[in-house]
Amino acid sequence: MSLTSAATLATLDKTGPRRITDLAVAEGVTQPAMTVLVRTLEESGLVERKKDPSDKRVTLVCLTEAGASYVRTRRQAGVDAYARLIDELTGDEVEALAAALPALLRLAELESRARQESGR
Amino acid sequence: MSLTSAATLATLDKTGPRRITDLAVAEGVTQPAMTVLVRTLEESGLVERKKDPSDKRVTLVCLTEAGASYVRTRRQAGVDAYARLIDELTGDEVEALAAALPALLRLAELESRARQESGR
DNA sequence: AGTCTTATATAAGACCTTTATGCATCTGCG
DNA sequence: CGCAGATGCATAAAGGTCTTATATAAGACT
Repeated sequence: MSLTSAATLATLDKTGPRRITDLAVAEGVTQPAMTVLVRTLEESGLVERKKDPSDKRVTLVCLTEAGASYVRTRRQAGVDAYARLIDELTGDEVEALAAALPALLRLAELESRARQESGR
Repeated sequence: MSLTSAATLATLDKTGPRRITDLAVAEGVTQPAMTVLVRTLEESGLVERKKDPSDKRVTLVCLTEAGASYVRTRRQAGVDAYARLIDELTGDEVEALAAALPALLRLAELESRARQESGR
């Protein structure tokens, strides 16, 4: 599974159904690339297309139950992997990490904002 | 410039000349992929091949002056970008980050070790 | 010398991306 | 109302980077 595919599924999970162009912008790829990517996800049964009744041009991409389950499984695997790593740190180190979490979150948000402003 | 190319240049800068197979393992790609990648870097003038006199099968890949300069420029750009972001944090947040740095370094090292053990 | 292993190169194909383009639908203005 | 331009998506062609399979050359060991 490509990085972009995984990120797209995560985005759908976070924000609900989106149109193709939206997803392309969100993941920083072109619209044709997202069209192809959505097709492969659809063929894998992880998403489905729905027509927007208010604008017949747009197709809304929705997570299927299988897709949502895939995202949860993947996320849990990541959480577990990091939990195992953090288990090997000392108590002081874990405390320092916990204390830095708000700053790290802010930094991540600033970085994603900066990346959007500068083109990708 | 591909992610793998940049990582390869950084590795060469950190550890000095390396053989193709070494680089492939270090970057987690196959040897033919690294052969092609080194050729493009060579054509760009960023690295050069040298023959190992003690084993005529191996070709040692070395950073050229242009390659070293490229790595430095790229690194400085990254440092500057993060400096700008950190400038927007509060004093407390910066302190928390600084206090967490040793733990983050340990975590990164554990993670890279885990990744090597598990295949990539 | 003969055989196995190691280091690199080459070739063919898969996958993901981009630009260019086409078609359908919507929107706004005369 | 009707048509011109804008918008949303799909398709096609081409490029880049990767993989597997295979070839070639050199070292190592009996």
